[in-house]
Amino acid sequence: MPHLLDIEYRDGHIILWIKQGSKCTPHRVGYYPRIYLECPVHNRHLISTLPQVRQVRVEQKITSLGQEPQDVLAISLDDWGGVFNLADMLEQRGWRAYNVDLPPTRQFLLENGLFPMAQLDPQLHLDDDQQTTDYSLPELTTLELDITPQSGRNPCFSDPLRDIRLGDHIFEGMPEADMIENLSSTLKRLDPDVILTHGGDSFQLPYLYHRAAKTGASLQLGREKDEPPPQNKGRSYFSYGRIIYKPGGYQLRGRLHIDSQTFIVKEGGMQGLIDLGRITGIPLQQLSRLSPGSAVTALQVNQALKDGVLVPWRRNLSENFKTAEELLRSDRGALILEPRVGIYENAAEVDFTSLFPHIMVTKNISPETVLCECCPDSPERVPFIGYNICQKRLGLIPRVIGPLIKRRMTYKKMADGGSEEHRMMQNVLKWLLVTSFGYMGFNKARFGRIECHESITAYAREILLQTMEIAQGLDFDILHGIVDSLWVRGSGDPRELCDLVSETVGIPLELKGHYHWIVFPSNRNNRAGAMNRYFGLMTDGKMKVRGIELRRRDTPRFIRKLQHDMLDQMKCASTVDELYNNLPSVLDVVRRYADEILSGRADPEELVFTTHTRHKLEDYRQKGSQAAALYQLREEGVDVQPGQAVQYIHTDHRSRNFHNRVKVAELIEPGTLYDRQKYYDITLRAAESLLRPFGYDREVLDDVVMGSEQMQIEGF
DNA sequence: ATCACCCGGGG
DNA sequence: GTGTACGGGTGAT
Repeated sequence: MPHLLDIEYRDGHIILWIKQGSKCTPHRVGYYPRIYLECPVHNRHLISTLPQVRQVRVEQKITSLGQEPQDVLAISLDDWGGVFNLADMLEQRGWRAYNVDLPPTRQFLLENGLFPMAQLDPQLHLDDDQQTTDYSLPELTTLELDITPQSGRNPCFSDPLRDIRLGDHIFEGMPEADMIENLSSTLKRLDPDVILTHGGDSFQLPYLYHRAAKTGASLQLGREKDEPPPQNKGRSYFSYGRIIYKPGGYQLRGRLHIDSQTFIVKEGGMQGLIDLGRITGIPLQQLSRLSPGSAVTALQVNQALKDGVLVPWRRNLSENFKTAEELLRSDRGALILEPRVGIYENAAEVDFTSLFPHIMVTKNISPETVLCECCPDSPERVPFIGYNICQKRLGLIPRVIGPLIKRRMTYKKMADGGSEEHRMMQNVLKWLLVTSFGYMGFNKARFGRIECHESITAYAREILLQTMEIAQGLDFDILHGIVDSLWVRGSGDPRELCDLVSETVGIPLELKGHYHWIVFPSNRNNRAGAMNRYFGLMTDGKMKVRGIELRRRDTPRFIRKLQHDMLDQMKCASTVDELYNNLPSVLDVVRRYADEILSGRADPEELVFTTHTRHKLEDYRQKGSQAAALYQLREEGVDVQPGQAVQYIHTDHRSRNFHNRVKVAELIEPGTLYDRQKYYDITLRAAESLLRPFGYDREVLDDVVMGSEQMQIEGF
């Protein structure tokens, strides 16, 4: 049976790439995409005279969630090219444009009920169900592509090619142009459906196109000539509290270029990507390069369009900053307790799975249901803040999130049978659920509303408080609690607690596990409990560690290994007494690592910090390590975008010139010396993170290490 | 002391 | 195209 592999739009046509048997062929269909306009209908004749407008019709549509349908103009376009200018011009007249950022491919799929990887009948009509979790896929042929330049550490476009690997084929030891043309002809012969790269967007493909242009070789990666060679530039954007650098995507015609270094592919694999493509209706090459937040928005947009609701263009785009009042109101987040500092035996951890999504569904939280005008006297009130919630209809968000939760649960069950594919599929859905909450409070979200965000966290606070009460009723001590998790200790059975709470609250509370022992350290500066740091040994033998250095991506490998080795020693203990008895062997580990640092034997490569820059060099107001690293890289002619990582070691921390305090990893040579005093300090600090709860602070550790007889330090 | 700057998830 | 807020830590000024 044929399947829809990919879809593109150009020159007024939709091109469907249909995979049947071992062949994949393009089918062209004329198509006129549409935008909508809210304006007095007598303007339709005026608008139909505009260039590129093909037809104007009056339709009944809902322009805002929760409102009644009204007359709007549906404007069909000959071409999508100038659509933003057109929409801009129309909005400048005081009218409102809709569906402007709904690309023609998605419009076509939605109108025809199609989706990527849908099964079709021989007449190419849909023979599939978009919502099913049990579907058949075509046999896709996949080839991995790897491109290596001649230089080692810091590859750049001026380096000539060393080799090209395509599946089992290797092209090397020949002129560059021959390698590239061999690649093109081999691709044509093997005709894979998918080209898989590891970082193809960020370096390998732009580099390959550059080399092809330079040598005059003809390069074709897609099933049709890729023209013009993609030139889309990368971008930096703000997400999850940090700048993320996103390279421009290199998409092919009739063949899927999938870069494994994208979020959705990393989290869901090819199976998760296809599954998401089916339910979102976004072509796979685009989808693979989106954030989970965009994917969940797509689901909401699809549902809205099905309901006859139009999607406004550039909603809230001007509101980049919240007002002081908004900030004040929205910062009442979920509940976080201050942990009871100390070391505990026999603790249990219980978690609500997908707490926020469950709240949205069971409490009917949606932009049009919270504070709705139709039920001002609704008995359903948001705790603490008293908002009324609609009783008459189920909101858009619950209608999207409900099926998503179900779908994830289906895959989770299948994954419990050991299926890796289903594990990946449920995993990527988990991320959609997680971000569906955050989007509610995002001022640029399509269907977000701050009152929804507030309501969800208010319910979450109430539910966690309720859970604590029930736990205390069952004689549990509460050790710690974060948003949707609770750590308890007591003589009772935590399973009983989970059952009782699940029953009372209506949202499943799961027993995450028991701890032989768990440690909640205090802050480094005061005696209070640190809210996001703990580590403990679970009864299944696994160590759970949060917040300390080894969890951070900027931590050098050396420090990570130190803490891993220390924890490995602690792992031998299954009681607090044994833990204390084991401390000498933990201290031995610290001594060994400190010794290695002080003697100068440590490998500089192991000492590299990796941090992601948030600004360009000029915009750094403080001359710290990041700025120094950027400066050194610029001297080498390397341009680093905000969001890209820089790597450096401390070479002379006390130097008066900040340029000399660090050295970027790219410049490390065999003779490069690191700052021993500085790294000794860092090493002891990392050791202290794990040992302070046992009474070993920085000074004690210093004595332990320096006091040992075998220490002979040169240079001190 | 205060400000600037980084990280945080799961398996 | 793009969740925020905030706690925790380190280092510069």
